[in-house]
Amino acid sequence: MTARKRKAKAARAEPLTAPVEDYLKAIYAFERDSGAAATNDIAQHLSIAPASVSGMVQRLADQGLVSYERYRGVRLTAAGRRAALRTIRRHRVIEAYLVQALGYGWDGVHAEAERLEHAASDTLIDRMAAAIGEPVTDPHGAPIPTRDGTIDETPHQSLADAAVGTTTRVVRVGDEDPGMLRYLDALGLRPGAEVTLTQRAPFDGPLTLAIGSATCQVGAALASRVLVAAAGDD
Amino acid sequence: MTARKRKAKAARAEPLTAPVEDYLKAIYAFERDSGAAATNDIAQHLSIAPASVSGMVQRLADQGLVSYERYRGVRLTAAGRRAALRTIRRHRVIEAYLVQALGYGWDGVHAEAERLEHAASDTLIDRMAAAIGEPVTDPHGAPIPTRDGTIDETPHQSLADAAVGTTTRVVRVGDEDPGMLRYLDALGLRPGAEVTLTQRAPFDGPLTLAIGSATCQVGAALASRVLVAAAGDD
DNA sequence: ACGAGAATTTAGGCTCGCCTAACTTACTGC
DNA sequence: GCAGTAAGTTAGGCGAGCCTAAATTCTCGT
Ligand SMILES: [Mn+2]
Ligand SMILES: [Mn+2]
Ligand SMILES: [Mn+2]
Ligand SMILES: [Mn+2]
Repeated sequence: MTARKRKAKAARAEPLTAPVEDYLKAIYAFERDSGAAATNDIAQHLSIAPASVSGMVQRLADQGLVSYERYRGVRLTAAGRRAALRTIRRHRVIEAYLVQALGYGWDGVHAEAERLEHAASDTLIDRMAAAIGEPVTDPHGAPIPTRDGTIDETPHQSLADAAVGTTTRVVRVGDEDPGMLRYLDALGLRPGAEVTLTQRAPFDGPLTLAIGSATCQVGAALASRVLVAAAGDD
Repeated sequence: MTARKRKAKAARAEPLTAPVEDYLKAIYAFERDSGAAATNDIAQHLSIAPASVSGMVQRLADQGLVSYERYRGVRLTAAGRRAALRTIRRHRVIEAYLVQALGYGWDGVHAEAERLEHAASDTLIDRMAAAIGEPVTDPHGAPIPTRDGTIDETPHQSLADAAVGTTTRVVRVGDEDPGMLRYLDALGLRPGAEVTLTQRAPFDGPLTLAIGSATCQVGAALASRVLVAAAGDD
């Protein structure tokens, strides 16, 4: 019987550490599309050992940022969600600013934002956002939460799941792998682009796409990282 | 007899931590104008207990960033100086960028830069510098080291030491106290401004200054934070 | 030359975040 | 229902940076 009673929900005023902010972002994302964040998923996403995640998750629970039931995964509390969205806003505003104001390519901003998101003040984020006209999405098409933590989380279909013969519009792409981003850019698979899925090989085989006047084939793994909406949608 | 033999000068490739970078900056400044950095000075500058400085300084020595003789103060090695100047460049480029590109006041940039200097990549710093025309000084008049670590360290006279009756040009002001910066700004004591010292009260009393058509009195402590050059100098 | 007081270091402890190894719980297929 | 496996947790440790209290060493003034 180790420390069993925790003093959960202590009133936090101190700023969160960078690791804590990164955990909250990861938990937010897994919870959004799996209902709860699994220890192993978090570990893999952050490139740390699962045991380390167990430890951190308990500390997050002590701080009232997360609700946690042993072996059952973890969910953000209201405070945790607020903190996660704040960090996500920072990350995406920074990405957008680097591209629009400083000439970064969309493949180079993620790593930079991953560090700056923990160091920038709210004032700086607001000034960056204002300087580029209050962007609504980041360079990869991800929605930017508002200052007060509102975010448009409409789920999107992946290009991998589109029906053969349909034309869709790219809404958003994965932003973590710079090599993939360069490749997507070369193919013209950018947010806003119209893509027609002309063919799908069986057994998770490659998809044949028509983008503008060009044609290409991509693997199912790549296609799953491209989110699309019906071509006519706003 | 604790760990006496240290493995000094291990080849460092890993990035330095934020605390380490802040120590190196502080040591650089004290060494520049006192020959060596004293434990207590570093401690006070960083708002840390002197004992903590002793510990860190030994770690810095182990990393080959500093040469250290017990009870005798600390000096930067070539590697340490390189790292310090890199951080100083980052700090000052960031300050200049925030003022010139994002509309910050000169009293608000120091705290922001103090954090961002540890998170920004070299690429970001270069892009910022390019975006505002490769500035040579920061908003407080401090010289910005070049990419390759060259810096103009010409020592300047303080306004507190100027001769009565002389007219001087403000070169640089202290940048850490936002309140002082707002006051200096109100007085017109900005880099580039011409100031005539018209009177000095005895016993470290207030100085009477003429700035443009205005006149004011300032304490010796404030005047010592304002560095000046002969009015005609480049 | 020497003792007081200032400066510095050492000793011992703490938290955070990470690790590996070993154990426990949950899930799955039969 | 039950064993085997995957997922998760606990145990025990480590380094970085910080702290306070207790030495130690240096510096000065006389
Ligand atoms: Mn991050
Ligand atoms: Mn992004
Ligand atoms: Mn700093
Ligand atoms: Mn400055």
